[in-house]
Amino acid sequence: MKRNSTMKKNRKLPPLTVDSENEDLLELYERAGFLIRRCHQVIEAYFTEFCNGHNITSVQFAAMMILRRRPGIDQATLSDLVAFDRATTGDVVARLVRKGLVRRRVSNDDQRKKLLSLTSKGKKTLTQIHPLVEKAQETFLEPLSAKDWENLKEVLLTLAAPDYQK
Amino acid sequence: MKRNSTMKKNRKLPPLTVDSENEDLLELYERAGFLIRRCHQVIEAYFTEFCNGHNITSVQFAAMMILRRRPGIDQATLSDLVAFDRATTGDVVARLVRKGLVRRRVSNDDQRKKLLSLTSKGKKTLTQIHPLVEKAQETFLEPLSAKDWENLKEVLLTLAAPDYQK
DNA sequence: TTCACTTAGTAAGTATACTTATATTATGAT
DNA sequence: ATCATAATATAAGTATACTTACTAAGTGAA
Repeated sequence: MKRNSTMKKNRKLPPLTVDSENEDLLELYERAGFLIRRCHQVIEAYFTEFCNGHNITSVQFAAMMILRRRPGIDQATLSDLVAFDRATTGDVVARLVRKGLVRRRVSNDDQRKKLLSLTSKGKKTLTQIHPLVEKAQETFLEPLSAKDWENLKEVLLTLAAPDYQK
Repeated sequence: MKRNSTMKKNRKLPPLTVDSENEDLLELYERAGFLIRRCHQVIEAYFTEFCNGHNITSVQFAAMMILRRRPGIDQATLSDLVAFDRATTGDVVARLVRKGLVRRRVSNDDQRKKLLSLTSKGKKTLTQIHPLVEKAQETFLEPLSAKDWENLKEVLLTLAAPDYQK
């Protein structure tokens, strides 16, 4: 089998082939959990590809997006707003602090709390990355029409936060 | 603030509240990556809750679903069919082997390959778990109509495997 | 047949993403 | 003021989910 050089190098995204020879596997491929995991894997690969060189993950991006709007919140509040458990949030924040993107200090009012905010480097990085993340999303959504994406967004938001009604 | 006992115990799923006080965070909450990650988190929580006591993860379930239909495949083929990278597949299979659910042996034809199949215990476990996984999915999809889910399935399959056309 | 190339699997490293347990700090009823 | 209770954050443990680097084993053209 002939193969060109682009076929072997740097396979970031494990492929998924669904065709007539695989139809008996639709019992897995059409499960909600499988589809969502796979979509997560695909969009993560685009995020990594487009933000390559910035050394930021999508999870770190999400935390920074919250901190930009809510400077000075503590870790527990960040956990709630970004929907990670507290242990994960602690780890993610520690990495952002280590990279100099987030500042963390103990609250005067409550010694248990650690208050968070973006550093100027963090703000700058977020500004730089934003359009790249936008491109990654556009690439991911490319197979869909604008209306398809509007519908999908609505449905996923319902599943993600069932209590929310616009 | 008054709170009853059910509010603190065993918070498996970090909550996500989207309301009028959070509208400035929709710039994150309406991103494809965030929505998909959150949905993944929600359906994982249901999977864990419904399969509680069986000591099987959704990833292990997926691998076993493939092995039921393709007994005797090697790990690389399993990787391709379930869309995990090979290192992850190796780890997942090792855990299934350790639990006695999967058998792994070196191929006679090709000494590099390790051929996989479900043990009888694996088959039995899969049969027991299947209806629980079904219930977890139904619970997750409960906010949607049957037609909504049909549409969603179609759209997610397009995003997950863009080359596939029914 | 030999040797470049490829493939299968593992190892080590990083980053989520959860669990339970623990230390520290704050609160609130008595 | 005291003491049970609760909240914040971390620690340790497990399971994905990827990366690069490596060993072992097969392939194929000169």
